[in-house]
Amino acid sequence: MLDPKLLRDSPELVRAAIAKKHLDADLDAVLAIDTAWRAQLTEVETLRSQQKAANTEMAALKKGSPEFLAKVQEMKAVSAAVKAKEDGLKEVEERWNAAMLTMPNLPHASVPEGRTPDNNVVHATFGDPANTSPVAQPHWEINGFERLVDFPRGAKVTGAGFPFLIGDGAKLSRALLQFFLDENVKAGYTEVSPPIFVNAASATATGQLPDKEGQMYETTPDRLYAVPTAEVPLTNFYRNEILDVEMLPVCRCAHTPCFRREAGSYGKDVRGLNRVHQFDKVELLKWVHPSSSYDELEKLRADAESLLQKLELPYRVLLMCGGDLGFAQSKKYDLEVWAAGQKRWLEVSSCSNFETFQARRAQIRFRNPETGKPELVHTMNGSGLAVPRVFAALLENNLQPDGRVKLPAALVPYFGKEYLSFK
RNA sequence: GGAGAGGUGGCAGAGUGGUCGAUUGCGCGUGCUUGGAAAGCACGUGUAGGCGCAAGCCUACCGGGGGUUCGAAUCCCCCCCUCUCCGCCA
Repeated sequence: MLDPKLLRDSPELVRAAIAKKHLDADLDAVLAIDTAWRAQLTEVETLRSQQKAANTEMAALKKGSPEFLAKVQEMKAVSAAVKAKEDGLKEVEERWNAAMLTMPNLPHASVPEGRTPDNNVVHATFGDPANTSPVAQPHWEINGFERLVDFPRGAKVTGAGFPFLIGDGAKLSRALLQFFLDENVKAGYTEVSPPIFVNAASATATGQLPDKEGQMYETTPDRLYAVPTAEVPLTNFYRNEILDVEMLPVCRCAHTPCFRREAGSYGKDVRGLNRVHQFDKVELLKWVHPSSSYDELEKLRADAESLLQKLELPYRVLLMCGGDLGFAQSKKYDLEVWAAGQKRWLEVSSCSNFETFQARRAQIRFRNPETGKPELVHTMNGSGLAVPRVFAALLENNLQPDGRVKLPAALVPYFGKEYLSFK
């Protein structure tokens, strides 16, 4: 959600943002609704004011006196008018809200121009894709893969895209999670184990509702949503709260399974572990003071990157262009790991600054010590990291001629042995 | 799941239809007092929205939503949450 005042005072900034993100939002329609809403609000408030004045007057009158009864009659008309106008106002307010939700967040000045993913800027590349396994294969074709990751059984038990992890597969997943969490805690994030179902209010605050409803699994009869990312419960932790400025920045990390319906995405890009309906992920999240927001984003990205570095996986950092930025983000980096068997980059982390966009919806503020007034915090998050694609990259990049997978030194203490076996 | 009791400002806690955005106490802030402090005294102390150059004015908010009424913190309905007891249970 954008600041309504920004819309009124600087519509040109919003217009530029819409253009830079290559969106279709109709700013003029929103401005028209805003004007109408304010006009209606004034009308209702004037009537309410009359009611309150009459109320004070009537309190002083003797109940049942002719003056009193006359006033009652008089105010009946006002009461009816208030009801009618309030109904109208409520209707306009709903349209106003819906309209405001179509206004995207402003991209940061450092976001490059561009319409499609091809226009994303390669910000940095680490490691050498050429320096990976000479016998690399797509992970789903590796001999014995199905003994570690069982898709058919998962499909039988639950549905497509819900694989079982077995033996060294389950163990590698657990080792990665543990490694990620430990490293993140060392980097200063407090570990949190959040609920993995959230209510509609939480899903709305972080932007999954109303428009991305179909991407979440919803439970009946309680209408709870399985989290698509730990970002949702984590961000909502402080919903409707005013934080002490001394607390900032608050840095947290959490492991949750993530559930995504991903309706309609099929094809070669989603083979194997590339895209599944349930996967494990560790999320990094910060609530920060607006003044340090972009420094904190760089740190968050560096923290996520250090995980890939310790796993000795080649990766690149993309700075997303305006058109590929996303509706709610001000700036976003994607980390993509090299998968030597598929010969392609796989996104394993997306580090975004939302500035006040989420904080306004979720009403997360801090008290400015200078003014004593509450102000919105900035929120940002990034994966640190998503497990299945890192899992896939490890299998593909580190495949040995003997059919085993050599694990990076940093992971050995967690995995308990140097080689993963498909037996 | 069943029965009962509750949910009011930072906290405690009044308020059962009108002058209540809300008594009071604590806390907090400013000032007076003091050698300094405490105590005492005085004043102040929520959030959001609209209008206005501003000073300021207006409106809303007593867990959430609806209703009754000229008028709702107060009455009615639905929902959520907390506590106590019972049941069930890892």
